[in-house]
Amino acid sequence: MDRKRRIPEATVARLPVYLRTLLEVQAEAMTTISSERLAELAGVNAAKVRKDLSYLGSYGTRGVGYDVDHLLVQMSRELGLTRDWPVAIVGVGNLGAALANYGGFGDRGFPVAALVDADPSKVGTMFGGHKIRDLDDLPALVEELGIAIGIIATPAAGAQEVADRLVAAGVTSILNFAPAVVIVPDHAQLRKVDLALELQVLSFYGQRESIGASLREELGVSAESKESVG
Amino acid sequence: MDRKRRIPEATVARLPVYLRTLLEVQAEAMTTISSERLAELAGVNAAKVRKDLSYLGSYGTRGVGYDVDHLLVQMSRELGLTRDWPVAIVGVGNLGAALANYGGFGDRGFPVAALVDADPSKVGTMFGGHKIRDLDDLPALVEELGIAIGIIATPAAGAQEVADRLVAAGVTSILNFAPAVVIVPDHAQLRKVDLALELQVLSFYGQRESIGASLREELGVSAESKESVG
DNA sequence: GGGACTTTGTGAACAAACGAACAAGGTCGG
DNA sequence: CCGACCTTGTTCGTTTGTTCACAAAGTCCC
Repeated sequence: MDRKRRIPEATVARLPVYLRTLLEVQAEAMTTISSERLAELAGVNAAKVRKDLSYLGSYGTRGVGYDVDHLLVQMSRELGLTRDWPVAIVGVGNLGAALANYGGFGDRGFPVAALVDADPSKVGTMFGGHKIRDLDDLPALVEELGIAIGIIATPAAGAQEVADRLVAAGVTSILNFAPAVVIVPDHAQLRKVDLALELQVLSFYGQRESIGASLREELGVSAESKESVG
Repeated sequence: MDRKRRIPEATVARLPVYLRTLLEVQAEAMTTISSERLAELAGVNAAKVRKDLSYLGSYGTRGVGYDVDHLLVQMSRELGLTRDWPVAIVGVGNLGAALANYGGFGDRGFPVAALVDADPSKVGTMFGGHKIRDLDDLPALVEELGIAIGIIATPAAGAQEVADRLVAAGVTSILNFAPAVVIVPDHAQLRKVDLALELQVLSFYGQRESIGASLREELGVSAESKESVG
């Protein structure tokens, strides 16, 4: 396998799934796991698991499988999860507030360190233990709190400006929840979560399904299993 | 282009982005748009736009561009957005409650028609104008309200069972927010939204970035623009 | 009405991702 | 210490997706 270890994007996106799966396996006191079993639990193909893991290095033992603890250490290191990544949530509306309350972040090494909003009537008020700060404070927050990741939870109209300001303040990792196209410079990383898009894609396939269902019924075709991972 | 019109998955995932972009363009009273301009607004390559749109049929006019209204009609039809898709949210905890309140769904043709929870102390109480129903009521809800899409917003442990129950009740489109691998039969559609995963992917690239940044500085390489869409 | 100009639609080259298959390498019982 | 057995790591053909480049098709000005 590539000694340069340039890990393909598709693999990077699967590593967190393996990580979570391995944590569950570890909790059940299993010390070793085969690619076959891991594949089953992670809902992917076994060959893919082996190839993905091989990018991390050769940490398996032929005839035995992978050492769970060792794999977890390597994977955490590779994903950069050996440190905390303080997060700032920009936009404390419906969604932003929910994310701030969610709590699932801090557990996993992504503490919510700051809440930011552009609305002067919100700035200065408290929410979930944080005083809401102004957009203009971003550079200071990055400096003081070491904000590494910005979450955009504003309406679509404000998203691009928020992204620009985040980048200007030195935040190079951005997660966009706003239903808008956002462009960032090449040195920054942007990922998006788009609820409407997901529903519309489901709608697309759901529409065909009605045709497909009657067709399947006619032909007596049975359902094979299909997976996805959450 | 393929006359069978089997639209590639990657294209399906971009159609909602074009759709949203076209709605904005329409709001500005533009009647026609070129692939170049649409590509810019949607944050993709112009050739990709043309190829994607060609799967819908030949709706452009050479030398002119695409008729915005016409394209919107065709695209909505293809995405199955000419009807409403009633949604059931399963799991009225932090996230489920936020989604129920969000409101951005109903606007776009995905009305929240039911809230469901397995917790007996929640069942029967009101939330956001809905009486929370029991998981066992799912088949009845599908029958009465025509639930077409199920949103899983439960803790990880319950996700697979909820999915099974949704499918058993006849819901074949599922959006999973729970941080767990969920498997559905082949005739069902599953998509996932995984916040921890997104943050961990950002962490992966963020980690390299510190190395990359100093390197870039040394070499005096400037940033090219990069896009993603939300 | 003709020619310059614009923009689409698609063929073809390229790139990324996938999955089957298998040799290499290691375990473990006897 | 050997041979049967197991599981990894990797090669290879296939599929899917992206991008370039250009002919075809239309507009619009003169």
